[in-house]
Amino acid sequence: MGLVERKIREKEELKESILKAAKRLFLKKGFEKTSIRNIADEIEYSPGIIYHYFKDKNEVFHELHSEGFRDLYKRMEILGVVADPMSRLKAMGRIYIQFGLENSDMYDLMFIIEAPIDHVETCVDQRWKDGDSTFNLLRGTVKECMLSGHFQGHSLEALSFMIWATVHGMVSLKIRKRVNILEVSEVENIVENSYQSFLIILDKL
Amino acid sequence: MGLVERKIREKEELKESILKAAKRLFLKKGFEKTSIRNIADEIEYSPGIIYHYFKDKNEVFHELHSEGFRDLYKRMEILGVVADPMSRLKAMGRIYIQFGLENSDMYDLMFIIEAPIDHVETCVDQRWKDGDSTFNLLRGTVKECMLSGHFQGHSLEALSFMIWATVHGMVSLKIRKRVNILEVSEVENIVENSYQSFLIILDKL
DNA sequence: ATTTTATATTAAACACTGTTCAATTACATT
DNA sequence: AATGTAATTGAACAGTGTTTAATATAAAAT
Repeated sequence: MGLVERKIREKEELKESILKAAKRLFLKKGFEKTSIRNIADEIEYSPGIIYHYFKDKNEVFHELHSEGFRDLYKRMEILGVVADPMSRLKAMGRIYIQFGLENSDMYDLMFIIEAPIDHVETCVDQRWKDGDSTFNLLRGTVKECMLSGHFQGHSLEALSFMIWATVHGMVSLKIRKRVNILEVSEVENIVENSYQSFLIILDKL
Repeated sequence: MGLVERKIREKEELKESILKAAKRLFLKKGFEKTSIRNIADEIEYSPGIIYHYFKDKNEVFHELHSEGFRDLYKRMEILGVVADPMSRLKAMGRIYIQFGLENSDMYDLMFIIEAPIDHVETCVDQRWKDGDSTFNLLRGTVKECMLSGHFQGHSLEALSFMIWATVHGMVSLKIRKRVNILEVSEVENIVENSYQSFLIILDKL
């Protein structure tokens, strides 16, 4: 009779509003400093209610975590139009870095923070579902590069990981403020310049 | 008359014992889960005493942070005996990765965690003194490589950072458990295999 | 030797945190 | 209208970093 459906919808709406409030606060204050009580205040409910919709704080942020991956995936997906795999690979790195630096809090949640991954760890297939599809885009592109003669002598998995690690390293060192040891004049554009170095290398392979 | 000296020494001793207790607990439980009260319990003093010797929790762990850098520097320093800069560079990466994976909690403190760097940020010269000397070893080695004809077309600072970012990326993705997206069979030795890929690349430059 | 001064140390409090749970309110079904 | 069920609350628990007034301790000065 539609009543049950309305109930379910309303329940879904509250869950959604928790998530929205969590995201709002999280992007403003970061993961650690966003408390359950903060979220509850934001939606004008009592703190306990959050535990009716989520197992714990990690589960709340795991949803945002997933959202971040969908966002990153979309940005990467667009590059499907780039036919040349090497050009595509280079563009992927750019987009990854741009995503990381522009959405540093979200990047934190996705690739640096310890917390929400504990939840992911106990997943069914022991894998990391959210990141999987995005990494597949990288893996696939690297494979295409190899098929067209590049990267001889390399293992697909190891090389893909190395490329990921390189851009992740740049972004995370920048985000976590470990770039201050560099020449002051270089700090500003170090990630960009450093990625340039990486591109030069890729071209030689 | 030596009395003042003894007092100072005793003060120094308590400070040292706080640090030792902090390190013991930190290596067992990690930064976040080591509380001021835990440290106080360990040395059988009241929690307040720690604030007489340190500004705050960050300052306590900043000392360990510095200790970690001295350790890493020592390991790197040994490689001074390696005459060929390219061989030295390759060995530096190995040692860095080994250090990171074997002392993952210390590595966390030094290169990933947000906390104790806030303290470092407000340093006199705006720089990151602890990491500076270690990065200089890398920078120097890369420079030597360039002087002997390698890495043509690269900027010293950008390339040095790229190399650092690559190994840091590998270590930090491993430590923060983001390697589960990889082929299960590859996960175990991914950092090693991936570094192999990196070495192949270095050789071609 | 006793009092003064300075310092080291403590215990308690403050304002938080994530989480749990019995009690209460709201609401659909009988 | 009464019943049963699900949503929601508010208080409590055990913890956190940090501050501070009071106290114990030891050194210096009288």
